[in-house]
Amino acid sequence: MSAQDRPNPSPWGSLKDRASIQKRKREAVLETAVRHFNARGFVATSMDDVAAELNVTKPTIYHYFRNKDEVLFACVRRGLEALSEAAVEASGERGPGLWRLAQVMRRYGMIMTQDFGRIITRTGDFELSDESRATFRALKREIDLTMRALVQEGIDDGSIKGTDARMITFTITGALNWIGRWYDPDGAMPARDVVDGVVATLLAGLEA
Amino acid sequence: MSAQDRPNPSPWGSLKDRASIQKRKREAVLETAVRHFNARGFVATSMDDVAAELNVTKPTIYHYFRNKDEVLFACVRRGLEALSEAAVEASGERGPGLWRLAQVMRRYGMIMTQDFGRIITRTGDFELSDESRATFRALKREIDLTMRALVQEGIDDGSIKGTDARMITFTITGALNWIGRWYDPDGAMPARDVVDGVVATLLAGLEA
DNA sequence: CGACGACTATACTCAAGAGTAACCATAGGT
DNA sequence: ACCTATGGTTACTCTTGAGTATAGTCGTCG
Repeated sequence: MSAQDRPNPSPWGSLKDRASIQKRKREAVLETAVRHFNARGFVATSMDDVAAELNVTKPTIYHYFRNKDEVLFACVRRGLEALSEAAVEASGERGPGLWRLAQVMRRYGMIMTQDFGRIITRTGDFELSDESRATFRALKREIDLTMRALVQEGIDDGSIKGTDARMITFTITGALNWIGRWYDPDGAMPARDVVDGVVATLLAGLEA
Repeated sequence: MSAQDRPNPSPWGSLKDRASIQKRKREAVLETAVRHFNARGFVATSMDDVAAELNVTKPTIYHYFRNKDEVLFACVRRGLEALSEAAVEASGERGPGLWRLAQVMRRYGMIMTQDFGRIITRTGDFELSDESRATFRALKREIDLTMRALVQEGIDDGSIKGTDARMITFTITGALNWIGRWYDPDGAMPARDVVDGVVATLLAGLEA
């Protein structure tokens, strides 16, 4: 377990610049929190746990965040923004729909192997406050719609098989999201291989 | 809900009645609990909530279950047993690997649209006690291995495309498990259609 | 220097909810 | 009529952890 083997993200007791230090501290809280949330779950993680690993006490964290929900949501949002970026960027490129979709799938999958991606699927929306949940869902929906549009383009230009863009998108995101549930970053398998394996299966299908 | 469907007027059946009524009550607790867990999440659901809906008080529930964990685990276990049954049965039939796998996928998917299936993917394993979690994981692993073996058979007999049975299985179960996260039983879309859509996508793949 | 503002710690409050103690009611069996 | 097991209730206990009141430290700026 020990927090010793990774570079200690805690900047307390070091740097000088004011504003950037503050940002850095917020950052450190998020990085530590997301690891704990992923490892033990949101509810099972106390703010004291997070604070302790940062060599600080709880009120310090509350100096940077209004409440626990805000911390969780900041983590989730970061992951969603990464996904969104991946989806929007690749769908703006040129090329057949399938090709662009495959780009997105690979980036999406890679994100799901990392802390801020994993937190997305490990967080039940019921753990968030009402407002956070609303935003959470809106963001997820936005990503879904971007991908669905991409799938539709692929169907239209003949590069993607099938007719129901909605169901196809759900299948894809389902398989990719699930990576966040079982993939172990500390395990033997490289993230790249896992993602490539899943994407390849989705692309090729099962029927020989 | 009514308990009317099996009247037993015989005075000699009383002992048996006793046991069956008890079983029925345990059952009712599970059914109510699983709905609440799925709707609001495990932690956000109090035993008082569950009890209230059953028109009883909390201690009554504790007369049938040792603790909250036992209730959750009983729900999860029920779902897992359904999945396991589906996997084992279909893999024992005759026919090409792909055909048998498709059977399993459809049954698996349908289970994921129902309460005891949905609870499986909506439950983070960190919500369970240590012992429950161990069993939980063991059961999941067992199911995974059964399916993986089936995939391998399909690869061997040439009915399934690809080489890495493990990754293919993860992709399939990922897409199917995810149904439990987004499918709304009260929504407009029939479960059958959803499952058929996902299974068809997995079978056919994306490449036109 | 001295005051101000940013930051952190100590030491609380407070609500919620799991689980329990102790007691009551009813139905069969004797 | 009485006894006991079973199932149920009321009214607690107790822990846990989120969030806070308060007060101290330290660096910077006037």
